[in-house]
Amino acid sequence: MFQALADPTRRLMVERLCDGPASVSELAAPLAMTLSAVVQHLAVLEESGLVRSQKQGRVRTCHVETQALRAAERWISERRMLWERRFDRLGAYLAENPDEPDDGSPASSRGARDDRS
Amino acid sequence: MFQALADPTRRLMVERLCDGPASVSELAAPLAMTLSAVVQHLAVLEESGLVRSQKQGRVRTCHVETQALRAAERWISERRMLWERRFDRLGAYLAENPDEPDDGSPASSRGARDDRS
DNA sequence: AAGATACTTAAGCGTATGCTTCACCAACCG
DNA sequence: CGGTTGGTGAAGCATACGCTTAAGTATCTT
Repeated sequence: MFQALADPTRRLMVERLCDGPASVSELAAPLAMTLSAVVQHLAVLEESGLVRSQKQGRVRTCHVETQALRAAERWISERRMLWERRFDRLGAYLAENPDEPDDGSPASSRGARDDRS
Repeated sequence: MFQALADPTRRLMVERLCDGPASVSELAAPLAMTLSAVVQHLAVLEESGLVRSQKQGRVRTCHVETQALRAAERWISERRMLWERRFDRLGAYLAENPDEPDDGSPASSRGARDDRS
């Protein structure tokens, strides 16, 4: 799922499909690569469940599957909220208790700090 | 960003960090791989902006950065909503107008359909 | 029936990824 | 002081990934 969204081309394809269903060649048109490559990307998207397609005659029509998007969204939002909740508790704690660490890591003062953005 | 979340190990690390900050070796402990490998994963996470860390003495402490998580979440939820809105409009249209296609693809009947889940 | 269209499938290729090992440095601890 | 702990950096290696070319196969179109 995240694997599928990791590639910029695939993300473009998903964006395109969010504006409405499209055939494989429609999907390929704006992309600077072979139809073959696009089909391969499509396969990844389908395996991940993000996209579905059905063929009618000789044209395959694709559309996004919200279920999968929702799943990814949920994973992220759960982690985020978990952390933010923790962060808020720490804030409240520090507001009431004007010194000393809680349990995790951020100790107090001395020592060469080597931050990495 | 999605690239960073694409790897299961990295996702585990993020999950771990959502329960609170951790040192590199704490992060590495539950993982069946070298410290070196973990550090490399950590580098990816930091480049993506998902994680930050600072070193104090000889131990580097890491924590998640909600900004980045929020960004990913937004991308997904925007696409999803875009599509769902479209889907709803189509539903409403079909409900009122009991036949014929709109603009996109899903034509009506005949033809061998070859669905791919 | 003869094209043209819309994919499909398989093979191959260069680069990126995920990992390991090995050498090394800077705290910290007894 | 010497040893351990916690981490860093550079090679090296196997596999996965993204892409291309090339050779089909159905399905329209004329």
